[in-house]
Amino acid sequence: MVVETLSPDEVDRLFQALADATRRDILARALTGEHSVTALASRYEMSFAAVQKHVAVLERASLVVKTRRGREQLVTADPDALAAARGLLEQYEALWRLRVAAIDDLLADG
Amino acid sequence: MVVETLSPDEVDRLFQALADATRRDILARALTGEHSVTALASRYEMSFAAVQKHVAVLERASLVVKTRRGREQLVTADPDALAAARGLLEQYEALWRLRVAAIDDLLADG
DNA sequence: CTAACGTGCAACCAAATGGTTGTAGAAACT
DNA sequence: AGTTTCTACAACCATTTGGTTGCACGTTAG
Repeated sequence: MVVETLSPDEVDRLFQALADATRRDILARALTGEHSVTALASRYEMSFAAVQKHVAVLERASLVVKTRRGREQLVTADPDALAAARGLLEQYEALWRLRVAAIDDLLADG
Repeated sequence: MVVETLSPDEVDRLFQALADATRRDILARALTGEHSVTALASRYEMSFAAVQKHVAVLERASLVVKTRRGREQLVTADPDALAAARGLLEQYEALWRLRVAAIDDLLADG
């Protein structure tokens, strides 16, 4: 899929979803394989409902997708959103390089 | 400076700080030049105190640094934290590539 | 010296977050 | 058919977040 242009709200949800250690751990598991919500929940010292909410946050951020297999719901990562986030940070770094270049020019001219 | 290893809490603060459009805008300005807190505040439709809090959040995430110049406080970006965040996302993408490679191997062997 | 400016901080408020327990429905096993 | 498993969701609670106003303090300008 092509890299989409994200609205500010989507970027908010993206970084918000990444701002929690449990969710980053769930994301890492979802990146390496398919796991049901219960399988994921068994890994953490919190209730099933809490893990379910974390998965929902990752889903709203488009970082993971759920697909039904019988009575369980398989959570898998969508690397596109991840790439979008990385792309945003690269844009910020490009801004920084612009500034450094401008300062260099000033020093060279002076 | 060398890329540091970040604690989970530091990563939380990093992504949390990036999860707000106003803060991302402040960061973009801080990346391209030095601005006092009042100068930044004049750009947004909210109180000075609100902008001051946003700058404090960016500061706790090590994304910006404040340096005194007379009675004003100049906000400048620290690109190291930005690079750290991008590096983290690259690690997640590396996980994804591992998974893709494993699936490819399965298909090749089968 | 006095006034104005830039900042920091506390108190307060509404809304969102991260957790809990409990209930209920759909799918699967016996 | 009945029971268990997996998931979803509501209600509730404490804490955090994002905003406000007001006040105090150091620094600069007149």
